[in-house]
Parts: sequence; C-alpha cells; structure tokens
Amino acid sequence: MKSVEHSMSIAEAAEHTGLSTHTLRYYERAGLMLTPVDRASSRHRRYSDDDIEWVGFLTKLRSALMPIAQVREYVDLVRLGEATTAARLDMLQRHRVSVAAKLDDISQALTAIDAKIAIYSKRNGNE
Amino acid sequence: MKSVEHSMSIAEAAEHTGLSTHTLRYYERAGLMLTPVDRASSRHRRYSDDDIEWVGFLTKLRSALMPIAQVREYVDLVRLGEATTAARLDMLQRHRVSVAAKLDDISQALTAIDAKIAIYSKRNGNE
DNA sequence: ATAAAACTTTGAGTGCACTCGAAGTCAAGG
DNA sequence: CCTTGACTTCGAGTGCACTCAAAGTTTTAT
Repeated sequence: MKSVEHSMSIAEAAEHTGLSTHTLRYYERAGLMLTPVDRASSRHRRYSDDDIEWVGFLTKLRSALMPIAQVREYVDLVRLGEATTAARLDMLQRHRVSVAAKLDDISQALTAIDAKIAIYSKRNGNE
Repeated sequence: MKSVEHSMSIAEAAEHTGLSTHTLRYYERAGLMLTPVDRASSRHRRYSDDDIEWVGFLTKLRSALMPIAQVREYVDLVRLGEATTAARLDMLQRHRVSVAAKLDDISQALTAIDAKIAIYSKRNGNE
C-alpha cells in the first residue's frame, strides 16, 4: 500500500527532516537508508514518505547519541529481516543502558557545578 | 599554608586525575591551568595538590559537556579574580540550562526508542 | 657506568560527523 | 533559447578533542 505516495526532492526532504541536503546525501553514502532512494529520470533523488519516516527514525537514533557506525549495524540488521529482531532489540536495549549511564555522569557533573554556583551566589553578596 | 605540599610527576598526576599524560599536557597548552605548572630543575612538570584539584574541576566542566574553548574562557575569568565572579556564575548557569535542554532531547529520543523496544518485545518477530 | 624508562617540546596524525567545492547535468521561468 | 538555480558525484576540507611521533634530556635501576 504505497499508492498515493508523493515523493519529494532532496531540498523538500531536508525541510521535512530538519537535516541538510549534505547530511541526507551523507547518510545515504554511509549506507543508512533502508532501501535505495529512487531517482527521477534526471537521476535526481525522489524521497518517498517511507524514506522520510525512516530518516526520522535515524534521527532518533542519532539524537540518542548512537554513533553512525552503530546505526549502520542496526540498519544492516533491519535489512536482514525478521530473523534479526532479537539482535536489534538487544542492541537498542544495550544502547539505552549505556546512554542512561552517560546521562547519569553528566547529571553528576552538573550537580557538582551547581554546588559551585551556590558558593558563588553566596559569596557574591547575594545572600 | 601550602607547606607540606607533595608535588607529583605527570605520570602520577595522570593516575590521580584519570587523564592521560597527553591530555594533561594538552590542557596546559590549551591554557586551562589556573597557574603555571611548576618544574623541577630538570624541567619536568611538578603537579601540586592545587593543580590536581584544579584539573579535577576542569574534568567536571568537561564531563558536563563544556567545550574546551568555553572552559578556557571560564579559566580566564577566574584568573581575573573576584571581579569576574558574577560573570562566572552567569556562565555556569547558562551552561547548566543548555545542557539540561540537551539531556532532555536525549531523553526524548530514548523514550521514542523505548517505544520501538516495546513493539519488538511484544511481537517478538514481526517487522 | 650504562641501559631502560620517563620526561621534555613541537608538530603532525586520528576519528568522528559532518560540510563544502568543483565540475558538470537538469528544470523552470521569461 | 537562455539564464538561473537546484541537482548530481566524489574527493577534500573543517572543527573538535584528543593522541601520537620524533628527537633529545633526565631519572632510575642494575
């Protein structure tokens, strides 16, 4: 059911995804697209709605601090189909745990800095 | 009262701070040390307890995602003395806010991924 | 005394994730 | 048609934060 799919140019795709055209091409070169982005007769890229959605998911992974290389591993698993579901789940969960630890570290550092802020605020005659 | 201060070699400083000797020299070159690290007659670095403590603070700033350039700005303010206390406070607070926002973004992305995990977990074996 | 290990400086190299440039092709308005 | 601007590929450049190399000096252990 990909009937009424309106494809878009790379510029439009950039607008929809919030990435630059450079980054969209870069992701494609890096093997992050689930399926090849199809082309107009002119060889210009035509992004389908599914492509846009997929890029949205990639962006989620990147926003969650997953390195490009690991995103690619994940994508490779997805392309291998259902047999890799468990592996994918495991990967996401492990990543989740490691990021949570990282966030914890950052929070701790922020807390230490807060202590510094508190000291300044006091000393600063701000009561 | 910095009487019984036992200074240490760069190797020992590395051990105490958890940074590499490379990084310690790099931080120094980058102008991040509050005061010049003093040298033995051999020109080998001798890290004082204060130096170690300062590096610990630098590490807190870095752990809280503050870029080197901004850390340097901060250090420059510290060297200018008490007159800059307000500016420093402001800087730390602003940084705190921006990092909090960043952590929020990351958390949101993680939450979205969690949804994906939930889907996988439920129908363990569907696209 | 001598060999090995640790230290010094300075410049260069690495890895990541883009980001840009060049040279050319294609599309849309006047 | 013709120009202007968007698009193509692919290699190169950027910025950050280290990380390492080379060549020489100093310290430590034997």
